[in-house]
Amino acid sequence: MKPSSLSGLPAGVGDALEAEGVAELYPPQAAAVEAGILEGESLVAAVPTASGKTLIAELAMLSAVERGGKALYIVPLRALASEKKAEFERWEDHGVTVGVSTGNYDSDGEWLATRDIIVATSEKVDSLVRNGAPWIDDLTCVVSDEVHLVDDSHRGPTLEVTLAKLRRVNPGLQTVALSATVGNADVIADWLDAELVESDWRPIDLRVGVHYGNAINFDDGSQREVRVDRGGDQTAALVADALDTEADGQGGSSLVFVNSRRNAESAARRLGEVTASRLTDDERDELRELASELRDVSDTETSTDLASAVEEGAAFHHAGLASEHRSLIEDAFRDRLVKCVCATPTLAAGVNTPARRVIVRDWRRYDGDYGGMKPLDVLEVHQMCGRAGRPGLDPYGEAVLLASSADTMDELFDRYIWAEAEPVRSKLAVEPALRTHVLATVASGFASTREGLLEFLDNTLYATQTDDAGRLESVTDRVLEYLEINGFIEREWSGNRETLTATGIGHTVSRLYLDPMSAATMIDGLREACADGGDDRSADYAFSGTGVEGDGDGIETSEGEGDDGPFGTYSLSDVDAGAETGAGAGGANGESAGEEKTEGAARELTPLGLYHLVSRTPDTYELYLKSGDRETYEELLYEREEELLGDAPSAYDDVNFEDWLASLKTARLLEDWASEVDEDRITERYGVGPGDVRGKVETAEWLLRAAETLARDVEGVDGDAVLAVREARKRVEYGVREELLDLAGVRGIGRKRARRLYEAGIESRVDLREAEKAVVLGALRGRERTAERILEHAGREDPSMEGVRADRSASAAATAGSASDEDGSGQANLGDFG
DNA sequence: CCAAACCCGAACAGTAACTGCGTTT
DNA sequence: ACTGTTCGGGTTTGG
Repeated sequence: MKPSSLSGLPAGVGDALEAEGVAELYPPQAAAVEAGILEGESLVAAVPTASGKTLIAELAMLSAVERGGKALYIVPLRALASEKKAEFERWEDHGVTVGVSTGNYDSDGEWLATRDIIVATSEKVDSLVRNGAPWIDDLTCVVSDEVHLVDDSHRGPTLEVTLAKLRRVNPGLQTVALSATVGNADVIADWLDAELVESDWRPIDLRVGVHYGNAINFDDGSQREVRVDRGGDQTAALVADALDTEADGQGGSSLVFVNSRRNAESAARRLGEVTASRLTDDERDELRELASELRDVSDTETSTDLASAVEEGAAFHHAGLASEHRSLIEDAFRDRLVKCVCATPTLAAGVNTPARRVIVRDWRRYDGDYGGMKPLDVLEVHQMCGRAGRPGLDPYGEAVLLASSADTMDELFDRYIWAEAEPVRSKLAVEPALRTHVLATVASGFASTREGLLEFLDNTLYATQTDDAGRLESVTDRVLEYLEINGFIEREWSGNRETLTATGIGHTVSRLYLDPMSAATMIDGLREACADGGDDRSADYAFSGTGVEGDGDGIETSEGEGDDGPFGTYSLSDVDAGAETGAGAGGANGESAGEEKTEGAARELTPLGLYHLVSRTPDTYELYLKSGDRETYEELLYEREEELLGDAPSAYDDVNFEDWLASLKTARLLEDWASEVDEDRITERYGVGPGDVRGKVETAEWLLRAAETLARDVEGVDGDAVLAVREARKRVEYGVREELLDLAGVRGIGRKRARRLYEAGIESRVDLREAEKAVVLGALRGRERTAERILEHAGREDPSMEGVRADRSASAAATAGSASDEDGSGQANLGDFG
């Protein structure tokens, strides 16, 4: 079937596809066309990765647009949203417009209603439905990418409910679901009233095998000798073998999947020995350049470790990396500059990074709930293997699992290679999932009675899969009760019908996309802070029945001395001291503006208290306590318990107390960030990567913004509290102390530059507009372009830096002894102005 | 002859990943 | 389960 022979597509699309090299549709694509996707038929396509799924979706969407409709493409990851958008934008030449919407990025100002194709994450779509985006009604085609993720216990229910809602709003909606090959694609097709196209066909051959001894044993019975030196390592031998085997004129790169971040890093370091010896001089130069870019991304150990691995031609990839790190690595790997990437599952399902050879080194991963090392799901291993083989570049792809014994080899064949992926099973019928979706369903008017709600839920995959309808009902009842008690919904009997309505707050919570439990936690905390009677706060904070309460009065004693131990030379009081002297030098009263703002409240609402509050909601992913942390944070808890909101659990209530401390740990990470503690210090102190810090900050930002809205809407929370929340939010957002908030709000000024400007006597936007340019330039390390941009953003009439000579004296004081920090990368340390 | 450097094995600790908001001050 | 790190004891090495 030739693309140009297809009817129903916008003019020129068929020819354009052929010009791209699509001479003939792949069999699954042809099957999809036969199933009627060009005429608006719904379809489930369960086919391997990289077998042309996206084109199936494109054909459906483009024909829908040609008929005057509008299409939505739902992706599981934000990174995929931008990737898909870029891909679809090639149709703009044919008059098809594309937009994206994710949590952190909306299409450039252009209102989505005017776009023909919209790409969004499932959560974003859910949120758009809740907020009543007008164009939702106009949709005629929806594509759900990686639909097998409905199986995911956290995010699956959202996808499931969202698809059900979209189909409910628009009964004629064409639904195209793209899935990996799973055990029960037919069930998904049933649920979506769709045709099913199922196939194992792949455009490039994929050979899967197990390496054991000195050879890979492939699934087709063939073998390939790959010798491992005595005491040598299988992975290294396989990576070397791939590199030494020229196919298309080059050796092949490898993607190695391992089960922990640490393993990824150490494997990359080791494999660097293999790749380094096979680099050309040009590659070495380019890699050095890439390494220096990587180092500039963030001033952390992770960053330098990554850079040094990359210099050898190997890299690691995991969620602890900053997103800039990740995309640099992904791009360089695609360009074949980086020869080998050692990754955690981030890369298995994420953006498209194929390799000639995939090595699944670890097939078990630690799982606390499971109580040890749990074998990976078949589906997950298949997804990893599916990354092997780059269409158009590699003649074939190879996926290799590693075995150290003949028994293991047999097990791997049985467990993964011959095995079919697990069936997809809905995870909807659990309280956390239903809590949020029941509220949203009621709030956005999809149901107004208990029966209506159950009827709506009957359209979900769960309902078509379960034979225990009572379970969904009983969980729903529990959830309704919870929502009523917390004031998010009202239940009223009129005659024999019970009506459900969302309260004002209920609506707000639904629109803010909060888990109702998070909202309840935040509301309680804020109310408590504002409640009359700050005096009996000790009552709230007594560690009820633990025997600890007696210490309540003497806790202050630990202040000042407690900081030294766990963190070596550094302590929070050091930061305070540093920043205060800093503020003093700047000639400002660096103290207590925060206190003034909150003095009307019944009790002081401090950033730490608020960070702790949002950190213990179910919407924040927990930071785990490591050994020794328990003592550290117990001590911190005693020192600062007056700042914390809500009732601390008893120290004998092990689980809850640990959670409380873990949230405190997260809270202090945020406080450190908002106090200008260096990124590398934070990563070191909390044992996380730069990517984790960014993630925590982002979450806190979002939740505090939501808290601010709640604080305004809810009874019993006063205006001072709103201000305190806002300030705490802005401080994490910019990562600065209070006195820098004004400066850091200017585009182009981050936490480091703000501090330097401040130390140079430029303390506000107004100062920026009026200060001597020489001083500004000096504070910005003589970077003229940067200085001009900043002045422009600050609204200065004449931002030009032409002919201005930097006044170094201004910044000299602030940067004493760090002459080497002239690279403009903005890596000032707190220590620099101590 | 003694102390510092070095080496080895045992004991121990730690363990993947993802998305969510709203325009006002 | 597995790996990387730490720690302690014993050995080697250098002055």
